Amino acid sequence: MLILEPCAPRRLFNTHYMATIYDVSVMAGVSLATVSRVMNNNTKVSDKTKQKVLDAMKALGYRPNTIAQSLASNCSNSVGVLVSQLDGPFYGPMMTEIETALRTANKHVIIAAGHSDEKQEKEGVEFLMSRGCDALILDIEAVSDDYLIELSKGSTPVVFINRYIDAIKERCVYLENEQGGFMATEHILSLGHKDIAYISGPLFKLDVRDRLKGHKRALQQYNIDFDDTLCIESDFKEAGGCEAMERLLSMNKTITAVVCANDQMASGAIAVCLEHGIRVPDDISFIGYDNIPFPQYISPKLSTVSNPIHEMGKMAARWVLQEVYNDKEVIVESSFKPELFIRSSSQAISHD
Amino acid sequence: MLILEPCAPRRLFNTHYMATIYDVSVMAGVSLATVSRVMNNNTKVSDKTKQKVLDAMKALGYRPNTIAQSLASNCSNSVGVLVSQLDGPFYGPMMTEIETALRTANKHVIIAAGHSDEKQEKEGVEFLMSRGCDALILDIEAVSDDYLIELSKGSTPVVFINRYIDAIKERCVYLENEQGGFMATEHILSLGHKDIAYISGPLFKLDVRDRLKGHKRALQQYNIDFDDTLCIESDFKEAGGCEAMERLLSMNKTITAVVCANDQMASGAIAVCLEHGIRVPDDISFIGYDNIPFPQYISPKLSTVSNPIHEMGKMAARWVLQEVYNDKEVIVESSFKPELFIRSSSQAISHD
DNA sequence: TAGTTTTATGTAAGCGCTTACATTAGATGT
DNA sequence: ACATCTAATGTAAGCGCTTACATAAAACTA
Repeated sequence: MLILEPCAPRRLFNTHYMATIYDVSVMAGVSLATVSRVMNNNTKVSDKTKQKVLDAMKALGYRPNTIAQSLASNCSNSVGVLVSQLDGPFYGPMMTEIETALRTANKHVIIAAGHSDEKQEKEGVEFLMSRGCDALILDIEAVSDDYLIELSKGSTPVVFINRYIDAIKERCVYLENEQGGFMATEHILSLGHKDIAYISGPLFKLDVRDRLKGHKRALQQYNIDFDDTLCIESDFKEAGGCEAMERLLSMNKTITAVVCANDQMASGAIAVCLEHGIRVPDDISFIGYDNIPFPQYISPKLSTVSNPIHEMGKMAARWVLQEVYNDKEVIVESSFKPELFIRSSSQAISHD
Repeated sequence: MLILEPCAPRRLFNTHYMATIYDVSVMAGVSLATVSRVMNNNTKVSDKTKQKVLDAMKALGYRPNTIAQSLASNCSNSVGVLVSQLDGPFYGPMMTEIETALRTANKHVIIAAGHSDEKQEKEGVEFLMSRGCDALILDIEAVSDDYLIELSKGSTPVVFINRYIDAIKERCVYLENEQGGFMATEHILSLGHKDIAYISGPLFKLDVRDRLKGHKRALQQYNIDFDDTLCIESDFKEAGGCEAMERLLSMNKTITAVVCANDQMASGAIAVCLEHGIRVPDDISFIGYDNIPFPQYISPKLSTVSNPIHEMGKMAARWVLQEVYNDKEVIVESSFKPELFIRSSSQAISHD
């Protein structure tokens, strides 16, 4: 495990000689230190000297070797991002925000995927740490709270997205999922629905359990019993939603509304209904969760609850900028509130 | 531009002291070189010594400092990936494959986004190069062919996804877009449609032009004139598809089929039709392009042409493994053929 | 003007590794 | 037992930077 693969020699028919700081210093007629100073801009250098150095840099097409900079300064200017999956409608927007925020500050983003597997997630963390990341942004779900608490005691600053752990709450950027779950179901209840099915995500995930908890709280508030048989655990994917809906339909129970733990499953479930000739929302109302772009452009447009994942990515990046790179300007918020988006997949129950 | 931001000192209340190769060598009672040898596994070390070293490593919780390794070996074990956007249904799957392939070989992935802007794309390249990437995987569209040809003469190996440049074709991993465009339209034509609209992507992109070219070739083969007014340039997004469809409908021309340059626009366009009470495919048939997951789960299921972007990502990663890291085992394919997926959004024209 | 402070620049010691080359120990031959 | 060769290990010079400290030059002070 510690044995690394041999690093293949780079067979470089190197046309472009890479100028080093030494070349610049010779050309400018100054010392290495002075060149370094003008690069880092942190020590006074006379204007005249600075200009000589800049000219030499330009003439040589000099680019600092960031590897060497990292080694010498013990700061790699890179931030590791570990997420569960790289694909899906989530991590793209999140990565976009992270990359934008960090690159603006001249930091690099190194990515890894944990695939919702404890071993892989831990490996990913190790991987990023040994790469000398100055900080880690983690959006993972298979490892334990204790592991993360332990991790956050280490020397590499870590921030967590989509996870709330009380002991380290100042490092958590999260959505209030219970509240979102409540809002979604409350919307459906407020429309008069009483026969409500629930398509859940994988229950080993905390956010999934929170959404379900919110759902139950809403039901309780309306004095409606939670029917366990109408609650199906699925996988957050479209196909899973299809399957779950088929199961629900085959039960031959009265269902006037389906609350789904995410938009992807909702979309699959709706497609199944339409194929069966069931009208949405006339026969069955639907509400999703996450407010991903796609279902806003299908018919019927999906009602949902927002999950501002990109905002959370941005916040995590800001946290890093603030905590690690001493950026004073940023403002970091850690808790995000879901918002209800009522579109055309849900309507008041028709008492025919 | 060369002036870098100061690298903030890392304020480390460093609990965990990071053992170095020196500590290991002392503990094992051997020289630095020997420790390095057992790490790199490239020079014979006696079993006895090797065991002593491994024991010391384990006892100290040693992790090699990859930054130092990179500097000393001139090999960073990291590959830069620059794409246009990080979000959207494309880059996720592509990144997933790249990350998986490279991490299996113990390489790192550093990402950057170019946002389809020439300046940003060039900056991204510079950024990744100065980060000491051993190779670059580029999926960008705003820079010129000449720039890329020049780039590929440099010392950092580069491979291009989604782009075909004859002069450097051995470094291009691409989809035969003209052929795909042809297939999509030919499918529609074979169903008897004659009044066909086309919703195109941004025409500054080569792949978009190729798809359109294929469309025209198919029309020609069926002796149907290409109607310029029925061809709308849009932006590859759902909302763009909606807008384009509204424009088409407002023309009050006969349209029995719409060929879309991607699935996202097709989905938007279909949603607009359904809202207008136009039946799909009964009144208008649709075909998309890309075969992204989502439209397979809406009603009607979208007919489309595949764009195996994840396969292309995997191939690009393999190319790097082969060319840069001397992996002999991999097989690299560079040209991908689109495939037709007939689902329920297209049907034979009804002569009512 | 000599003495003192300030400012600009240079010197050189690392950062934690790799690797060419030098050295030593062990094996082999006579 | 002694020279010869091979295999295992050690020595030390970097990789391209940063930065504490030393020094020289310039600007004050009295």
